[in-house]
Amino acid sequence: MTDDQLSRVFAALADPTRRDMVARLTDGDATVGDLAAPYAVSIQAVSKHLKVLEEAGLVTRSRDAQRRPVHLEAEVFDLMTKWIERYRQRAEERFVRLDAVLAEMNDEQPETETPMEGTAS
Amino acid sequence: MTDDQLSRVFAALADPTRRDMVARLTDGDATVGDLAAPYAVSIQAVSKHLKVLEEAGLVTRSRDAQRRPVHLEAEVFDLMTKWIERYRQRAEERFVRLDAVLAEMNDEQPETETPMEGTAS
DNA sequence: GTCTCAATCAACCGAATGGTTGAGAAAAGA
DNA sequence: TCTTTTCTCAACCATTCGGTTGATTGAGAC
Repeated sequence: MTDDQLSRVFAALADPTRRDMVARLTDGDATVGDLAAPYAVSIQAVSKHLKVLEEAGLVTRSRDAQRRPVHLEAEVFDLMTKWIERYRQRAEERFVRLDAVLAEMNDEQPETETPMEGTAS
Repeated sequence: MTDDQLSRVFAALADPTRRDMVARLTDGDATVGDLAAPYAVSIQAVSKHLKVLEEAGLVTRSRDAQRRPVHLEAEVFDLMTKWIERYRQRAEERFVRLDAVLAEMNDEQPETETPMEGTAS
C-alpha cells in the first residue's frame, strides 16, 4: 500500500492521535515519553505512531543519552499544500467557467443535458 | 478509526487511485464507468473508492437515468488547508525564532577575520 | 560489574482496507 | 414484456493497522 511519499503523509495524518502529536510538536521537540503522556495507550503504541510519522518524513529523531528527541519537519507540509492547492484551483477555475456558461445559457433554452466529460489523465 | 471528517478526508486521499480520481474530477463531473476506465480494477472496486470519497465529503453523486454522475466538492479542501497551514505556521514561527537566535550569534562574527568568541562549535 | 530509565523489537489479536466474484436493483430501449 | 446498461450490494479473501504484552537494547547511575 501507499508507496509514494504523498500517500504516506496523508495516511500518517489520517489518525487523530498522530495529528495531535504533530500539533504538539509545533511547540518544540519532545521525547517519546513526553509525547505519550496525554494518551491512554502504551508507550509502544506511541512508538509505532512515531515510526509512521518518521517514514512519512514528518518527523526526525536524534539521540540524547537514553532519550530520542522527536523533531517536526515542516517542509513536508508543502508537499500536501502543493497537491491540494493545485486541484482546488483547477476545481475553482472550472466553477468560475461553469458560472459564466450558465449565465450565458440563461439567454438560450434551458432544456439541454448537462455535459459529462471524463477520462483525461 | 477515522471518526471525524478531517481523518476521513486524509484517509481518503492516502490512496493514489482516489487521489487520481479527484484530480480527474477537476476536469468536470464523470460517471463511475468513465472514472473506472483507466484503472486495472473492477468497477465494483471503483464504486467502493467513490463511497470512501463521498463519506469524506470530497464528492457528491446525483442521478441521471442509469448513470450516477460524480461531482467534486472543493470546499472540503479548505478543511485540510486550514489544518496544515495552522501547524505549518506555528512550526515556521518557531523556526524563525531559532533563526533569529542563530543570526544574533552570527552577528558577533562579521565577514572580517573571526575574532574567536568563546562559542563552542 | 548491577540497576534503572527510555525506547524499540517481536509476536499476537481484532478490526478495517482494498481487492475479487456473483447477484440484484433501477432506468431506458427493443 | 424482455434486454441492456449502469451501478450497488453481499460475501469472501489477503493484507494492513492500531492496539496489547513480554523481552531486549542502549546509555547513564550506583
